[in-house]
Formats: sequence, C-alpha cells, structure tokens
Amino acid sequence: MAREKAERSRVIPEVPEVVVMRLPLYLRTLVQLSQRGVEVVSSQQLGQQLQMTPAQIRKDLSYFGRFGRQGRGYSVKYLLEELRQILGLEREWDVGLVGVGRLGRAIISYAGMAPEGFHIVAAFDADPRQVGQTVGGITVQSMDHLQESIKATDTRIAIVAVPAAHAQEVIDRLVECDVRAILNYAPIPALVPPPVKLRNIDPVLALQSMTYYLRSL
Amino acid sequence: MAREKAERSRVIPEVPEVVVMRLPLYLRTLVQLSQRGVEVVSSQQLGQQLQMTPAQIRKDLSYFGRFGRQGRGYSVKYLLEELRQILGLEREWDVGLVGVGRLGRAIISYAGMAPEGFHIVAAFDADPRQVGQTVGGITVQSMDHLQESIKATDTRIAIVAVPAAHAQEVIDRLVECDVRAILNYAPIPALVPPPVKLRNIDPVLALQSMTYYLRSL
DNA sequence: CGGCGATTGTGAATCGGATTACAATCGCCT
DNA sequence: AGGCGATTGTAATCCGATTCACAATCGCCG
Repeated sequence: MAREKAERSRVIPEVPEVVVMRLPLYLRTLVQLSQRGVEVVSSQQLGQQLQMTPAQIRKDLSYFGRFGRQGRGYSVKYLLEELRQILGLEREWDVGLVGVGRLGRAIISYAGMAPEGFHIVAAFDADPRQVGQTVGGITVQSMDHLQESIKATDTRIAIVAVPAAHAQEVIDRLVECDVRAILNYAPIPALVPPPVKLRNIDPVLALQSMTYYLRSL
Repeated sequence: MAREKAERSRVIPEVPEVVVMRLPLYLRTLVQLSQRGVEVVSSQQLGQQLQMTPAQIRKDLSYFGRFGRQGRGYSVKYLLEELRQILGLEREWDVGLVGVGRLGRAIISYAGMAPEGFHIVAAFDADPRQVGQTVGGITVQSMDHLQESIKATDTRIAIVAVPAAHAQEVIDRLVECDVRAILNYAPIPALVPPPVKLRNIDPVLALQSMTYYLRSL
C-alpha cells in the first residue's frame, strides 16, 4: 500500500492531561536552548535538562505528530514553534483578575506574565475602597461589573485571588460569563463544570506535604 | 490465634508521594468541618467535599493506620490530630526566604502561612540596597550570611523567590546548609539531591497548560 | 555510494496508582 | 437481644501512564 499523505490536519487523540501539563516545560527549555543559540536537540539532552527519560519526551510529543529527525534529533526552532501552536500560545491572551488585595496586587505587578503573552486587562474587587483605584495601569472595577466587563471583552482566562470564603462564589460567576480557564490562588478545593479548566496555586499545601518528610527533624 | 497487640509503632511502608500530597487536603477539610462543629465524617462525605472517591480516601489513610469506625465514619477531631501528627504539623516550622523583591515581599506579607505553623524567620537578598531593610518585621540579610544564619537557626525549610538566573545556585547553597524542603517560585526545572524535597510554584506553567484547551477560542 | 553511529517513533511490556468488591464491624432501633 | 443499614479496611482487579526495546531512518565519513 502506498504511503498515506495525511500529514496535515492529523487527528489528535484524547491526550492525557499529564502530557499537556508537561508541554510548557518542554517549551520553556526549548526557548532557553534557542536563546543560547542551540539549533538541534535530542530527546536525550532534553531529558537531562528536565530530569526525565528521553522515551517519555518522545512519547509525549508523538501524541501530536512527528517533529524530529532520526539520527539527528529535533530542530529547536521548529519544535518550539510547533509546541507554541499546540498550546495555543502563538496568540496573546487577555486575563481578568478578581481580588486586588496584597496577593492580587503582587500578581498584577508580576513581570513574568506579559512576556509569555498573558495580559491582565481587567481587575475586580468587592471592597468599595479598592474600586476606582489604579493598580499597575489598571482601574479596579466593582464586582457588579464583573459579568458585563468580562463578557464585553470576551475574556476567557481569569485569576482568582480573593479570600477563601468567597472564592467558590467568584468562580461560579466567572464560569457563568464563559471564562474557560481559572487560576485559583484561594486555599479551597474549588469546583468547576467540565469544559472549564482549573489550576490551583497553593503554597501552604506544598509546604505541608513536604514536612511529612521532615518529621524526624 | 489471639489478636496481635502491635497497635502502636506501626511500621509505615513506603507511602506513594501522591498520597502524601493529598493528606494536607484531607487535613484542611477536616479543620473546616471541625470549625463547623461536625464531629463525625464518612469517607463518602469527605469524598464529596474533595471531589474524589471514598475508596481513595480510605486507601490513602490506610497507609498510616486505622482511624475510622465501621458503620460510623471518622471522628473529625481525632483524624485531624492524627493527620497533623503524620504530616509533622503538630509543631511550628521556621522558614527562610531568599529573594526580597516584589514577590518575596508579597510572600512575607502573606497572612496564610503563620496560622498553619510556618514562620518566616529570616530573609536574604543579593541586592545591597535591600540588605538591612526591615520587611514585615524581618531584617533582610546579605547572601553572605546565608549559610551561617540558616545553620545557626537550624532552619530546614526555605522559600526561593529569586530571578530564574540565580535560582539553581541559591538552591544549591540551601542544600549545602542542610535545608531539606524547598518551595521554589523561580521558573526553572530545579534540581535537588535525594533527601531534599522540592515543590514548584509556577503560575505561568499552569496558564500555559490550560490554553491548550482554549485553542479553539 | 555504502556502511555506521545516532536518534526517532511506537507497539509491547511493565509498573503503580485507582477502583471495585466484600468481609468485618459498628450503632441503633425495635 | 437480635437484626439491619451504614461504613471501614483491604485484597483483588483494573486501567492508564511510563518504560522498554527495536525497526526505520538519518547524516556523515571514508
């Protein structure tokens, strides 16, 4: 049978979420290599950098296509572009922030987001004293404008930095206005309906799971 | 055969790390229940709260002992105490912080750590302008004093909030002075030798893995 | 231009964590 | 006191992710 020519528009099967979560790691490493002027990299080398087996990297990538050349490795520039494409990072993303307390302010001021294409374009707070203030070039809006503003700007990503007591309620409201990805800083086991994605940032949980190994000290 | 009386000093087998990472979640939920005055809880109810199967919770707990009563469930107060014990949270922990930039300052000011028994007792920064300043009641020390100070106070937990370029170097130095748990905020795939534990906080990575599912938007 | 070392892509084998399923036990109700 | 619904603890099973292992292919060198 002649070789099929299905190259483009390859059907991507259900990719395990763990795999998706590793892709940004690969991407970041490739960016660094690219900056250092490296043009080609093997799964072996990538694995060394990231402390994982070459096989895992190859298998992960194989979910999305064939990006390497046998006997040679991967073109850093090409794989990097492909990963950006796959992850939807070839475009810029608007992000809404809810909660402009100390944590929220720190997040707004954090310089590491924009270079990666994430732009906080709106901020909300329940405290009337915060509303109207300008933080990092953004005017804090009332929670009353949440739905309205998020929908009007078609924002699909939000960061939640409100007290635990209000976090689930805020998340529910975000889901209602079609936010599809939420980065939650509140220390609660938040719940979102299926198409919506959620990631939690919880330093206390991280510390508490490490002390298990320090019990003897 | 008569029932064995090995109750205490049970040998805990190698517990999977995923299990250890879930324990703080259980603990947190139990604390909430306790505050609400709930005295007994079933794995069923816990599972509902945490969005996981009752069997998983029971299995996780079974690594450490038998804490429930058949037909009844778990005593909230008792299980809570046991989990604290297991996780080494019945005591307070001193924490060192490296990097007192915007992020580091936000971490120091964060009020959620102390109530859980984690106290930032020392802060370090490479920038001479920061050294000597007082942040949240803590005097920032020079990096030259890192080893000395950490060892003198027998600090075993550290938080790294320095630029990516210096993070690995800082981590290496922390490991050298017997720090055994590191919470890393720098966006690098940090490396630590075996007995040392590491957890990464990386909001950008989290965002990048979510955009995969937003590609179509 | 042919052979060789390197490296990919992937089916098959393996591993480990999650789920199932159930005997053992509990407290309560009658 | 005895039966019943509820719930645990865990052995057995299932399932998905990781690793293995190798054929296919590449570029290079002589």
